Amino acid sequence: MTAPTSRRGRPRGAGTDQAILDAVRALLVEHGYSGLTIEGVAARSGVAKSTVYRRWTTKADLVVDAVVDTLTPLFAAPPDSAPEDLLRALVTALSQPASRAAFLAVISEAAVDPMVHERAATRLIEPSRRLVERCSAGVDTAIDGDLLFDVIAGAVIHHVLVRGLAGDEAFIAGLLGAVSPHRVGAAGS
Amino acid sequence: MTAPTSRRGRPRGAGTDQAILDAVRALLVEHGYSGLTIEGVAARSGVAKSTVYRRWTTKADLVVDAVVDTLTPLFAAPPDSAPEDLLRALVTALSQPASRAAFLAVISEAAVDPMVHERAATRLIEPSRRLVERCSAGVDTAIDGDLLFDVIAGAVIHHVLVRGLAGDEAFIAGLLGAVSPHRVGAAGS
Amino acid sequence: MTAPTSRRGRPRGAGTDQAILDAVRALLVEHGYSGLTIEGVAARSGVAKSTVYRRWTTKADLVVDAVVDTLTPLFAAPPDSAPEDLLRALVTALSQPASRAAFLAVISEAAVDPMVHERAATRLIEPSRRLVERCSAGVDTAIDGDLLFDVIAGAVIHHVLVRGLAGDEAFIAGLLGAVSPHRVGAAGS
Amino acid sequence: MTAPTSRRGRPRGAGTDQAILDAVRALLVEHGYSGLTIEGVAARSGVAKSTVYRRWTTKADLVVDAVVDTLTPLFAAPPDSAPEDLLRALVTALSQPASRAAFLAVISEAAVDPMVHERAATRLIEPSRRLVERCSAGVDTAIDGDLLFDVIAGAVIHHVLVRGLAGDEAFIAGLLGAVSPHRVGAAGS
DNA sequence: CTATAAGCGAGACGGTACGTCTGGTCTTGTG
DNA sequence: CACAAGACCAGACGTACCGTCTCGCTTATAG
Repeated sequence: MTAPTSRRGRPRGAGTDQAILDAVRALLVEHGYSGLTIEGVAARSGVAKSTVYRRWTTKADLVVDAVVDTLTPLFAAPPDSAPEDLLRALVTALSQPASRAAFLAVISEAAVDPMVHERAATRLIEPSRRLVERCSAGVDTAIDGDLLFDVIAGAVIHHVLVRGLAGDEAFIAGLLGAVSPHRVGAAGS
Repeated sequence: MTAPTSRRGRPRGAGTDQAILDAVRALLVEHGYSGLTIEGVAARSGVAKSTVYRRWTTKADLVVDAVVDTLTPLFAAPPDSAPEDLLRALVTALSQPASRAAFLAVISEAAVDPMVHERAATRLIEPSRRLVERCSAGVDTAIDGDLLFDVIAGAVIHHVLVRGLAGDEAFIAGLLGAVSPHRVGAAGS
Repeated sequence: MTAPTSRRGRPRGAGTDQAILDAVRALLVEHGYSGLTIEGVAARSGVAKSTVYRRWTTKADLVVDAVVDTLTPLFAAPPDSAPEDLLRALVTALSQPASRAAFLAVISEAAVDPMVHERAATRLIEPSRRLVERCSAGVDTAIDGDLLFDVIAGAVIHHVLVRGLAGDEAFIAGLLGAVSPHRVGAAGS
Repeated sequence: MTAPTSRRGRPRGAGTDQAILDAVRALLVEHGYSGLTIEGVAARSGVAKSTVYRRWTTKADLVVDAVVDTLTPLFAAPPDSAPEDLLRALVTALSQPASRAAFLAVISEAAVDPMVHERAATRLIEPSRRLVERCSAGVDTAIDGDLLFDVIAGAVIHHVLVRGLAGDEAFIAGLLGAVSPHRVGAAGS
């Protein structure tokens, strides 16, 4: 995930990365970010502490990767998807318990630690933004692009992450309707 | 803040609570939630560790109280305020550096620890929600109340907390315009 | 036990001293000297911590008094007693569980703390020494007086305190025989 | 001193045990057993607290080892030594200020804590007993072996540890003479 | 076929902070 | 005044992790 994997020496264990990230997600759900320990991750994944440190330098790095790892496929939606599908992908991705804990942990740390902010911005926030932009492209709205990002991403975050509610079809349709007045079945005038 | 202050024994020091909460806010800004230590709070506020533990049982309790302590006046806007003023109060409240770190930390921990969830919900989230509700009441919108909460609170959270941007007048006006199509000078059709 | 009991104000509680010393002896047997806590003594005797501190300034003082309190009668053997009786009194005194713990604790602390040494010397060690001296006076021995003190007191200490054995009649008779060759029924030639 | 020194993992630091035991002895002399702190031992020996706890589980264990560490060479006297030499070795060993404080501390705790008693019995009392027995073997005495142990060890303890006197040649010769009436130059008839 | 290089588990190491407990002091009320 | 109650500063307790390090061993490629 990190090093360019030089050719000399014994190669890294195959499933080790996955085992570690799985452990991270499980422990995140159980104990939260501040209760997550490298020691615990190593124990849970049956790996030596040094093996974890060899692959990730920081708890924050590790957590970001753990989230990205599950989100990546969902970010890679087909290019011609309908706005509903894109939004549904985002909502579904963030609804996973592990993602929920991890995402909140990451943005919370990012507000305070520039390193985490940097990494989170490129690996988490930007892909989300692109998803929302592709959403907007298919929607007839008068709202400015930057504000639209705040409105759509914010509504999803508040609904799913902060309030912990399920992001069902009604929510998705309602949100799209709220930003696009002329949309069929929408709430606008 | 916590005990019913019985009459027996030596009474608690007068300014001690404030000294501790001040230290918490300062350290929150400097090191973030996970970097905040009770040991550090005690040292910074010139108080024995046991004195902190006597008054607050949990780091989360302490942090919630530290933030609520400064936010309360901001939440108490006059009852007949205009939506802009209410929204501005919310944005201002969340923009305080200490509040930003604390708010995110608290909702992040709340997702995992029911005790924190409980305390945060009543003391932090609910006041915010009431502010948003009073906002909605003064706005001519077609958006459903529950969704409107997600949209307004979410946009503010995303803009101010997640992206770390300043909540200036343009943002406030834009957001109100986005949810209220007929508003003068708004972005709607 | 300490203050000259002035006449002003509320008089000291009657049985309080005894309650405290009883608690000390009980706790000494249960937890030893280093495990003995003023906090624990106060709790056990149903007295406030400050009441204990008002009457004794030091844990060592308290312990010495607690032991002396029970030992005094045992040291007061009739002046014309036989050596056996005197030795038996000494052995009996040191065999009390509380005395055993306290005696060792006190001589151990005395080796390091001059204040303890002072108090222990006058109240505990000296009475023991006088008992041994009266013993020696009644024994027909060729051993020098000073060495005799080491031999008799040492043997008792080693047997009773260090090894924790009961000081029965056989031991008493054996010891007297060992230092007095011509004694009837003694072990010497 | 404790673990069977498995071969896995990073090996333990070479001089660390000695540095710790040295610190223990120094602090025992300065502050006594009850004033001895693991925290202080770690600081004094320039070692982390966890390193001390990794090697000894208990303050008592630590102190026992600190004493045994200085006594061991003296227990290993040549098998054909004269009684005087054996006794002199014992007296010299116990006369070191550190040994004095430590020995008293150990027997004092042993009277109260079975774990300490156990450890002290095997590592301290038994070797001492063997030393005294080898002493007895070279001495013509009529005193029973068990009582002889009490007399010789007791006299040494009382003279050196309790009274804090120097164990000079006169004391050694006098003690051997006291238990062996026919000895050349002895005090017996 | 031997170097050389890296991965890996294990665990020691110097640290920091934890949350608890006790010490000894002090400051209130009540008796 | 004595006393109980209890706040207060100070600091040790024993534990848990931190991130680094040193081992012995394994597994690869490169010469």
